[in-house]
Amino acid sequence: MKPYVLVVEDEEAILTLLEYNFEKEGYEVGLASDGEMGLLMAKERTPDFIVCDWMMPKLSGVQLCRQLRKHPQTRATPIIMLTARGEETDKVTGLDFGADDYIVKPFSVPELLARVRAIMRRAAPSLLEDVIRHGPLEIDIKSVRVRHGGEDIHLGPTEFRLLEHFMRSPGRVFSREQLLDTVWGRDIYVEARTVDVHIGRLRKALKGPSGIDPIRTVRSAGYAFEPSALK
Amino acid sequence: MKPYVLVVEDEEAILTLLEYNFEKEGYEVGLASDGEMGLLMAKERTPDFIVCDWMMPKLSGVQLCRQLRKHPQTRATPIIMLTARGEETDKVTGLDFGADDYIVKPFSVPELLARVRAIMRRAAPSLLEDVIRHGPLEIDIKSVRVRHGGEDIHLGPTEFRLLEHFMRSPGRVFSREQLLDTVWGRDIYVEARTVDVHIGRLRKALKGPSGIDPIRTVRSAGYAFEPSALK
DNA sequence: TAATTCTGTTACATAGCTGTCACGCGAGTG
DNA sequence: CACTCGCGTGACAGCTATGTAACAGAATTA
Repeated sequence: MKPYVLVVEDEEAILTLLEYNFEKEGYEVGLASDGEMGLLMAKERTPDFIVCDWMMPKLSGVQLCRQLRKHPQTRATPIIMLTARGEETDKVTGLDFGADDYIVKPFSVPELLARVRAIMRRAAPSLLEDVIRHGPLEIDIKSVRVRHGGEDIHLGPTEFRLLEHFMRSPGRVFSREQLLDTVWGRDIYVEARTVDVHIGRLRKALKGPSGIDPIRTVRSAGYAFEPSALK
Repeated sequence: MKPYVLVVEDEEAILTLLEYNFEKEGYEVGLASDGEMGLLMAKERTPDFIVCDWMMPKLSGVQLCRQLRKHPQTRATPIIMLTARGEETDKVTGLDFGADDYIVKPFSVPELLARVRAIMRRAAPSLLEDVIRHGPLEIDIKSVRVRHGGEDIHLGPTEFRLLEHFMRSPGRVFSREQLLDTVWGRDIYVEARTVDVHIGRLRKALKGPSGIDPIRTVRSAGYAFEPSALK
């Protein structure tokens, strides 16, 4: 799963800037243009990280922080506050309203990214990982490798992406159409049954070392990855 | 059953955008390109939710709202209105024509989805749940699985949908015809007694681990799911 | 360019589901 | 108590969805 960062900011220019840069860094980005919206979105889907402006309409950064800290879901979510120069009161610099860090506008994007990474590393190191593991099965996205125990498993590109997608959402059932959309691409047209063939190939490759099949067929619905089958 | 959302909008680009995103979120989507068609489709199959444009040919958003509110079937259906910037008159912002919320174009898709979910949670919370539980019995929609205690119960597709439908409305009695409509589908024609057979199969599957039968037969009326029988 | 690997399709065999029916039973009814 | 009607169930024939092997191109790699 990509880390999900929520940006709450009323200046559209900054919103766009941050959206672009975070996406480029591999984050999934949610945007909110005021504090109220930000709170709603944060409750909706708990972000791994929040960047929010100090002064905002409807609900200020401080108020937003307070609200977020009230809810158990978002109590521990890291927050970086953006403040304009001159707003650096003791309140801000002391971070005594619940934020984890602050940065003064205008800020340099690399600096912001660096701070985000620093805090993320502390708060949720697993999200920065390129390796997903379920039991003895592990897939390394960056170096394009799959292993079972110590043994390397060779997969074709498509099977690799398929497995990656499954391992990111263990247990969940995906229809052939969904798999085609996400693994093959939205505008590729291939026969739905082709998915079956690749599932078969993936199974065969995984069965080699483990002897076990972690992929569950759900008749008339699709396929799912079952980590429990691996143990 | 997936929630059914009806999108009424004359701009094709937005229609496509929303269709894609709602489907990805697991909604079933109906599309209408003008108000008249929207009204027709809403009467045809009552949506769980309506997103409609403010300015549309034939029947504007407001008129559509009014019409929908006249019919008992759609009186309570939540509606979100899409408006262009600058159209935010008091009428819109006050929502005094029967809509539940509005959002200004151009809007962010996650924001729209967040609002939809927020309203759905209020109006039909059970439709958003992925996991429904009654006592030791638990059905997971996204993972397509049923468990009793920790034990997996295998069901065929039809029995699964049947159980899902029952568990969403515990205690309520459904006639065979109602079950055929919702579980099998409107335009499928099957013998009514077929329902009995599937009820039987479902019972058999559930009885395996629990030894108990949560389905109550209501003579000459239909069947109902009784959570109390499980404890 | 040749060799190798990977992909998408198709065809075919099957396992798993479905919808019906028929038969028998038990609950209301008169 | 006999009768009728509705329901539970086992059997089954017909389908449908899935697993797989085979194959011809396409894409990569050497």
